[in-house]
This record gives sequence, structure tokens and C-alpha cells, in this order.
Amino acid sequence: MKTVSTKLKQVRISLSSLSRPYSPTPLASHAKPRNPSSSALLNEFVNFCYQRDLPRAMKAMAAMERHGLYADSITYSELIKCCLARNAVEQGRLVHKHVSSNGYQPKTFLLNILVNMYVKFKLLQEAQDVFDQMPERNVVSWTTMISAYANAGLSDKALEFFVLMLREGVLPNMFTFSSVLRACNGISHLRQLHSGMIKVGLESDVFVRSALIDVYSKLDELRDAICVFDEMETKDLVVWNSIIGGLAQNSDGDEALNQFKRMKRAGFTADQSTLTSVLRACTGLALLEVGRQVHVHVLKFDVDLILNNALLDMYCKSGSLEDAKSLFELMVHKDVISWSTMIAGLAQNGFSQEALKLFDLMKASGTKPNYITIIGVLFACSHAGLVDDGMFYFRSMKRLYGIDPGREHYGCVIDLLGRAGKLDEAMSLVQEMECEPDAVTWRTLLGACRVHRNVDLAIYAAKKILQLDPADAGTYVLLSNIYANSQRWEDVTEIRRQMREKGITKEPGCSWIEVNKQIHAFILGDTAHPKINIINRRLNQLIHKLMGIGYVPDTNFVLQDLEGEQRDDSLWYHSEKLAIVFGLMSLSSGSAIRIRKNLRICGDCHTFAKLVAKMECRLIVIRDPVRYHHFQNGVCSCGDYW
DNA sequence: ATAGGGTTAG
Repeated sequence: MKTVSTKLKQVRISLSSLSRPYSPTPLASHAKPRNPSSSALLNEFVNFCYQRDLPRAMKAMAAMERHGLYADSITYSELIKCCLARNAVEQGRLVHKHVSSNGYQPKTFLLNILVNMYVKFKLLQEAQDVFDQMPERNVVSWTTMISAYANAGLSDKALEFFVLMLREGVLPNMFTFSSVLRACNGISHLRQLHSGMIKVGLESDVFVRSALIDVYSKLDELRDAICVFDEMETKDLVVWNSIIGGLAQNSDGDEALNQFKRMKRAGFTADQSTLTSVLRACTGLALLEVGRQVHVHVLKFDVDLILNNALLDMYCKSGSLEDAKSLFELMVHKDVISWSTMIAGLAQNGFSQEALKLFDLMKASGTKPNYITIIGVLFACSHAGLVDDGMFYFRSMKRLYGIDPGREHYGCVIDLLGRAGKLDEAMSLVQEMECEPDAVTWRTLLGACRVHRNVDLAIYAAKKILQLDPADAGTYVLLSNIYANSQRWEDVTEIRRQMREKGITKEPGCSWIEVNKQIHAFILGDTAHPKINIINRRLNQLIHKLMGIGYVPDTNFVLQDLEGEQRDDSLWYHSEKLAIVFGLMSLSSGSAIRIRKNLRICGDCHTFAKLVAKMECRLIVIRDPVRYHHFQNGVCSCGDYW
């Protein structure tokens, strides 16, 4: 509708300018008197412009100028639209030359269009040059530049221009605010702008609102984002997408899905952007069945790379590699994100060799790896114990791909060396890092100490973690257990005292399982699930049956207890065991049991799951915060190396 | 003439 009415308006303008005797605006002093062919020439020029026939339009313009006839701002702007539609940079520059060699000073209107043209061609410097030479700059001129810098990620520049604009006494409008909002990189700037907008009464515009929601949530201020959203009486699709996206990106998948339901009840239809965020929410919650449902809706749209990438990630993170692989095969267009997602997905699910093979294919396909791709590659090496390969990729990433190793890359290699028992080398890598090691780095080293029972280094790493992240309950518990194991009771008491003092409590182990698109949560020691009694009975039967085929519950996991779950026989009721039993009870016998956990799996549950998978002929997939375990026929895809 | 929402790791 909108395009049609715009077109009609344009036609009217051209007709009206042709019906009157044509006079260029302003009159060029050297203009020759009109001759009969002039109006025909202009007519031709305008038509070529509307047909987006750039070469002919350019020729027509040259012919007109030979007759001393000059286009006006509106016809020039049509010609520039032509150049933009054809992505014709050189012709655009030529038009610019014509405009400024016309012998008159072009109007602000036309100069704004030229600035915008250079912005669209991503020639910011040229845009800036035109802007600088303008005798007058209005709100559109300023907004064009602010938006250009904000889009290019040059936030400081955008904010600087906003201030300059105010200083020159030009009043911002809602276009300006929605542009400058995107350049806010600190919460104080944002609040300042927000209150400024309220003062001038522009904060209720939907564009401004969606930008506000987006920026608040990108700055981790979800409460403010929700506040802005709730205050709105009339919302449009983009506003809904902003809040759903904000929630999904801040790992509040539950709430994102709730808002999605509300959006549909309000009568809106999801588009690609909505579905991408919904998929991201499913990914975080490992909701494979809901994700599949979304996939059906995805098929209604034209191929959309971002949406396909989100879908691919959902299948990987829900542990359904078969779906991920077949989608990846079907995708005709793949970008660096598609490849990186698939590589990391294979690696996290325990298929490291396949991940590395895919990395070779990626390079062969001509796609350049980025920072994140290499993280996936190194992750694959560390989780398969491929020390030599990992070290090679790490040491050559700068030379081969021009990527400087960052904290995450170091983390993978520290993990790689640490797991392989090379704790000294891992430690020297920590010292080699040019960026400061953070809590995650030390936790990686601590993980290696746990596996290789290095108590001294474990204590050292744990202390480092607590300096950087004093509220990390898991580390307190681990440290206390290490001391207990070495009979250092005074230290144990001290740790417990610190925990009490700081009010630090252990996060309980929790597992989730999706049955009939419903999530069931199991928390250690929690009896809220309606079927908990029968689940406990079945679990006991199962444990005794497994003991008959050689299962010995392993309570000695002092250096493993990242669980925060207790050391006595409560490990018999670890949340993943409850979820497995519930899965056996409620899912049809052929289907896989997929579980998501908030904490890493312990050694005992790992053994348990392997045996259950074998005895019950089931595929069991458990996703923990770091990686996945596929249990089948008595073995796990991690090769007992995690 | 100028403006808003979506994908990989951690």
C-alpha cells in the first residue's frame, strides 16, 4: 500500500513539473532559452529515472545539460535513488559533481540526500565531507550522520555529533533519538537521554520505544526494558520482537516464551525476527519439541540465513545432531556463523574428529574462520585430548587466520593441557597470557586439578577464583572438601564460617526434561513433583537391579564435587537420576531421553547413565553447562573424558 | 530526505 501511494505522489510531481513551462530551480544564469526539445528531454530523463535505468538517465542528463537545462532537487533525488538501487558508486559521485557544478548553491534538501547516498554506500568520510561543506544543517542532516556513525559502531562519534547538534541549537526529533539511542554504551548516557526524551515529549514514539527496550536489555537492565514495554498502550511487531529478543538474549527463555504467547494472543503474527528469538529461547532451555514446532513455521518463509543459523544451533544445543546435520546439508547459503555453530555443536556433543573435519571443509569452501570458530576448534581438541593438534591450531591461529588469541582461546588450551595431565604447562600458559586471567581461567585450571588430584595447585587456583568471584559457592564447597580430605579441619571450619558470614549457599543441582512439550524440573531434595514418590521407588528398584550387574555407587568424589550436592547417600537421588527415571516412565520406549542440567554431571551419575542406557536400550543425552553426554550401549560420547 | 527488532563462544 505504502509503495503504491508514494509512487502516485511521485508521478504527480513529475506531471505537474512537466505541465508547466519548465524552469530549473534556481535559474542557472547561463541557461539557454527553452526550445521545443527541452521538455521532451526532461520527460525522457524523468522516465529513465523512474524506470531505474541508470545508464540512459545519465545520458539524458548529459543531453539536457548540453541544452543548458538543469534538473531540480526532486529530479536529482530520483537519479540518486537510481544510483542507490543499482549500487552505482561512481555514477553517484558523478551526480554529486553535476549538482555542485551547476553554478548555484544546492538546497539543504538535496545536500542531505547526497550525504545519505554516501552513507548508504558506506563511504562515511565522503558523507562527512559533504556534511562539513553544507552552509546550513537541519535536523535531517544531523540525524543522517548520527545514524551513520551509530550503525558503523562508532558510538563516541555519534554521541559527539548529538552534542554538537544541540550546541548549534538544532532540536532533535524522534528520528534523532532512535538513532542516538543505538550509540549508548553506558547506562548513565542512556538514562540521561531517556529523561531528555521525556522532557521533550518524544518518548512515546514506537520507534523510540523499541530502541529504548533494545538498548536497556543490551545493557543488562531488563527491568527498565520491561517497564518501557509495559507502559506502552499500542505496541507493534517490532516492539514485541524487541522485548522477546531482549529476554531471550538475557537467558530468560521462559519469560521470552511467555511474551511470545502473549504476542500471539494480542493478534500479531510472528516474522523471521520473532522466530529467531523464540528459537534462541528454546536453545537456552533445550526445548527440542517446541523448537521442532517452530521449525514448521520457519518453512513458511523464504530462506533466511540468520533464522537457519538459529535453528541449527537449537538442534545442536538440544543434543539432536541428526537434525542439525541434515539441516546443515540442506542449507545452500552458509556463512561463518553456520560453520562455527556446527563445528562447536559437534565438539560439544563429543564428536571432535568430525568437528575438525568440518573445519577443513569450511576452509576449503572459502569461508574465513573468525575468533569464535577457533574457540570451537580448540574446544574440539581439548575435549578429545588432541594435545598436538590443539597446540598447533593455537600457535598458528595468528599466522594462518590473523586472529590474536584471546582469553577464551587460552582457556581452551589450558583445559587441553590440564586434562592431559600437563598441569605445569597449563600453569605456565596462564602466566603467558597477555590479558589478565579471570575467574573462568582459574576455574578451568581447577577442573584439571580435580581430574588429576593435584591438591596444592587446586587450593592455589581456588583462592584465585575467590579473589575474583567471592560469591562462587561451588569453589567454597570444593575447597572445603579438599581440606577435609587432607584432614585440615581448621581450614574447613574457616571456609564454612566465611560462607555463613557472606550468606553463600550452594546452588542445588537441578535437571530439566521435556515431556509432551512440558518442562519437568527435578531438584535435589525437592519433593514438589507430583510423581516424586513413584519416581523414588522406581529409582531404588533400578539401582538395585544395576548393582546386580556390577554397579557400585561411587561416593568418593571429594575432588569432583562441583555439584554442591552432598556427599552422603543423597547422591543416590541426584537430580539427573530422578529425571532419567521419569524419562523412562513417561517417554515411549524408542525415544531418546534428553536432560539439561544446571551443574556438571558427577562421576557416579555418569556411570549410572551408561548402565541405564545399556540395560534399557535407550539413548540418554545429558547437557551440562559445558558440554553434552550421549549415553548409548554402555558408553558415553565423551569417552569418559570431561 | 533522517529512525526501531533476529544467528556462533563466555
